[in-house]
Amino acid sequence: MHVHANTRPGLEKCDRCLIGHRAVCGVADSETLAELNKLAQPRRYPAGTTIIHAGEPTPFVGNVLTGVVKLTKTLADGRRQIVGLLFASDFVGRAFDGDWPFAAEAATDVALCTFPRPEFEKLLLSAPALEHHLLVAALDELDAARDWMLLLGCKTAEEKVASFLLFIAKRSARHGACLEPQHGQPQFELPISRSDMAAYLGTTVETISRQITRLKTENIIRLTDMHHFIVPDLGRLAAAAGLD
Amino acid sequence: MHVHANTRPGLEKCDRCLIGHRAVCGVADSETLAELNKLAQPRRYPAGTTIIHAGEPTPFVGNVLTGVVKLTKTLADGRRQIVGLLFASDFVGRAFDGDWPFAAEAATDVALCTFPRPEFEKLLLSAPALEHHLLVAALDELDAARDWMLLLGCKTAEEKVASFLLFIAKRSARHGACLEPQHGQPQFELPISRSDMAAYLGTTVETISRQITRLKTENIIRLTDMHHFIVPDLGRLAAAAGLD
DNA sequence: CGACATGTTGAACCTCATCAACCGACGTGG
DNA sequence: CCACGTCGGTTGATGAGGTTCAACATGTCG
Repeated sequence: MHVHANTRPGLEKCDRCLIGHRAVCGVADSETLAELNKLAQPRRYPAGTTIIHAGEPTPFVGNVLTGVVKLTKTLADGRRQIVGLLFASDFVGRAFDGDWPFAAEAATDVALCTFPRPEFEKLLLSAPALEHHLLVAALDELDAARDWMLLLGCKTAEEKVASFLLFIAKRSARHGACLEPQHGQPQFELPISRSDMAAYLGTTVETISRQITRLKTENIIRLTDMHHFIVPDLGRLAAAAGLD
Repeated sequence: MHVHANTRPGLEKCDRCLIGHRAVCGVADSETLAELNKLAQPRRYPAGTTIIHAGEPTPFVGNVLTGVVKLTKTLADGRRQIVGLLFASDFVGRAFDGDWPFAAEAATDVALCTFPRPEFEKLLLSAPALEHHLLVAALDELDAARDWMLLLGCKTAEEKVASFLLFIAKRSARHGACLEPQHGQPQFELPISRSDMAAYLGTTVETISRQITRLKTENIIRLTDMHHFIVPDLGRLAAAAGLD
């Protein structure tokens, strides 16, 4: 059987998939990959829409192809915290035993490559390499969550904002996603709104705005437009973020 | 070969282990269990000592037998955040690919049942059930970490303290660890110091103290001594914690 | 063009961190 | 035995950082 028999239109075929080597599929043997390919189903979400509601078992799992997904928790009175951001190749949804205790929303326009949860779980049992990949991914996410606990519990507003910008910058560099250099400096994209930044950093839009202008006046960053910034000296940004 | 040949004095034999059914060993088949038993090595740490230092690969992994382990992250200037608490049967250390990015310290006197990391990892490859258990455990810890992000990012000081007490109460109930009832109410143990509570909740000892007395004057809790409390009405405590 | 979303800036208020004094328990040594 | 220091915890006074409320600017879309 041909491996790509069931690929849907609109979704890159697995062998052309831009994120395949980073996603779960990257560790699947050819047989498992064929199986995954049969199950794969693309989904698209405009910015602002909900992907998975809180409290229900997740209907599907999958990988982010493009865009940014935010995981949010909300208190009874409406206070809201973003507890995770998922980028291209990150895994969405929880396999096994799980109510999904938070909402997943599209922070930008989002494309996913999804698999029905029951079938995916069945496949996991016969493919330890997949499960191993998920374990490592979960441990990495756990580390990231704990870094964020340090930020939320200890850091000042300026350090929080600087930490976020540093996080974006490092991540972009790692993924080769910096835009064309301006004046010799690489340019990074702020993929989410100020209010999402505030919800992620445990603060308010006003504080975000003030601290960004402060970092500007300190010449630690420069904004080319609302959603792109330049970092002349990553060391100074790291210092502003509270790292030694 | 007899399964308990290598059990060290001072450590319960696996088949008598109090936490076995909850720990990794609980899901091992008899062959794997025999292997684990050979590798098992008990360790004890007095309160306040460091179990694993930050930044180095963990020399061993294992389960908490008794006591409480705190995972801490520290900023360059000394600000400190507890990013996780581990209780009996919780898993300590990171298998695979990992620098351990935080310190593990004994918050109380602690007893561990440990396995050398390389051997444990080897065993994992041949025992998918073990790895599956670790995945589920990691996902649960991730959920807990995210709950804590909501707490650190959104909640007021009183809600933080109430949330912590509720967390302890629920956990104790689930593990049947409530002490003898006083005046018909179950009594819960506060296993850690105020300063550890502060580091866990992203606040200060003074605030912890004030909020505890406030909860007392509101009759939401009662203290029998410094480290034991009673909750007349769990619903009111939950409300004080910000849950509807 | 007006309506709306998104972001910035200003002023007032408030929660909580900080600094300090104090208390009781405990252990040590004279 | 008591004096002493230390440690963990409580309480009080003060001030700063950040939230809140409000006005304003900008950009986008019908």
